[in-house]
Amino acid sequence: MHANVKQNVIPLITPGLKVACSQCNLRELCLPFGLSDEDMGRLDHLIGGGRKLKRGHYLYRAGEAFESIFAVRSGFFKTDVLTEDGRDQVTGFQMAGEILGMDGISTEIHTCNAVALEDSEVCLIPFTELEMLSSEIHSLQHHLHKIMSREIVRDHGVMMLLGTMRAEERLAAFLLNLSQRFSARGYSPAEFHLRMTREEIGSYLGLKLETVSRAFSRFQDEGLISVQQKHIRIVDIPRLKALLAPPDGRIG
Amino acid sequence: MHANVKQNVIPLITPGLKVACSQCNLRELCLPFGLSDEDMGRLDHLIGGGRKLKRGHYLYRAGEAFESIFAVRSGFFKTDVLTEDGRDQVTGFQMAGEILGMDGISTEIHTCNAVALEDSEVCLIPFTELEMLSSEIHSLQHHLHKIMSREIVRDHGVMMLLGTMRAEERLAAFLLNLSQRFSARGYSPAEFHLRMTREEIGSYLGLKLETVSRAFSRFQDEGLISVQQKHIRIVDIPRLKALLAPPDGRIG
DNA sequence: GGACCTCGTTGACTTTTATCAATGCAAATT
DNA sequence: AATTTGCATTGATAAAAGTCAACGAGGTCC
Repeated sequence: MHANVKQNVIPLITPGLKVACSQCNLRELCLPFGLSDEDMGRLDHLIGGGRKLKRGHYLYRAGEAFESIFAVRSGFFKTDVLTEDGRDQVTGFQMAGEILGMDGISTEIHTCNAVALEDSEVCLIPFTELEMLSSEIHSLQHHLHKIMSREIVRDHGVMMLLGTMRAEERLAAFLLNLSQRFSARGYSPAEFHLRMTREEIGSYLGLKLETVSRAFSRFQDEGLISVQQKHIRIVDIPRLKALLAPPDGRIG
Repeated sequence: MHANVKQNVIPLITPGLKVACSQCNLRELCLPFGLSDEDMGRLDHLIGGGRKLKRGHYLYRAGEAFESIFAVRSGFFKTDVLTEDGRDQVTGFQMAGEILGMDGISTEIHTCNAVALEDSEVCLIPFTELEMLSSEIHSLQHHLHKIMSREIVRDHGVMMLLGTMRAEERLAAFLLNLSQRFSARGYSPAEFHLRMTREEIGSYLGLKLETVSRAFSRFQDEGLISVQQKHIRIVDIPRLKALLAPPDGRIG
């Protein structure tokens, strides 16, 4: 699908792949948010070009040395954590403008895997250089902190989902979240293509793939959505949202 | 409904509680980790003193303006997220040396509540000043990033727990985590006092309080631990750890 | 010292989700 | 066009956790 890179931009450093932040249509969502033109130029200068990944390829793996964070330019990723004892938890799905790799800052070693779920491109942001620049550009430093904090808040939301919701509520929340994020990127909030399998959805939501499949079917039977394999159309957003309010909506 | 925490709103601000980082026995666990004496002095200078909280009092609440992060000097906290529709998820328990409040950086508004589960003390670290200082002291900046990243990694661990573990596995992981953290602070890894109720443990682990209670009882019956209300003694750490490896330990 | 009150434990029963197994569907390969 | 392969759906059944309810233990307040 699209978000094709404009061809008329003057690539400053890496011919072909690199696109300046100032020319990027994701800049409002991404790291350069709020920077002056001049500061954006300095950020451009440290970004180590781009990298293309075919579907199924790893952007990084747990255990690898951490050097950079990554901004998704196009495509779709999942991150997952795998333990020695064979547990596998998808911790997130990332789309254009979102930042990947911050798990590695803590120990300088990545703690999860990041896999492209479709052909994708990322910008490579060397972290040491980013820290150096952010100590000179206050708004960059602050925005980096906001992005990390946002990730913490997002994780709390997932904990809420996993800790308090039932299967159908989880799936409704998941669909609404995707819908909202697609919408923020200029795509239809009502109709989209899932890049992940039922098993990956299940792993993310703490459910088995059969449970995910059944919940999809029930939503369809009730006229909330229309499902055809990976193609989803949300028919009744309000009623889907209503699913999230538990039967007894009392407040303490 | 949920045990209402005491209604007292404004925590006492106690000036004069201040203890220099350089004199603090938590400095190896806390923000000043790795700083030179001189830099630690500069950090001391911005830390806005301490604050004492009685058990049940809020350190901050969701919706309040974010100004500072907090380092736990002594005592024990929980953080939880409460949604309009009445869901309540405990997102963490914090003890000495741990940092609270990073959820607020993202939007400048706190997104969760932090409550003292016993009489506690925190150091107040004004965030804007911390950013300013950290742009001058590279190791402080880097360590702040590490702390935030560590929080992200910790949250991934909780997601793994909630998404892939059964009730007894969750409780075993919880006890082992507490044990390890008490141990790191010089307390017994085998014997400790739970500061939180069964309901709070359940909320954190995505279980009902009865399930938590039953799992405790079963652990006791099997000679893994000894429970007496909030007093826990871990009798057989290896066997408790073994509970975490699932029956079928295959690797993909 | 007794009357609360909160918290914890336990039992009986229900609901939800997982598991196992068969079948279907659709894109990729030959 | 036929076959393979991976993914998705559906049904029957089992297991896990939740719900409802009663009771008990410990601490706190008069």
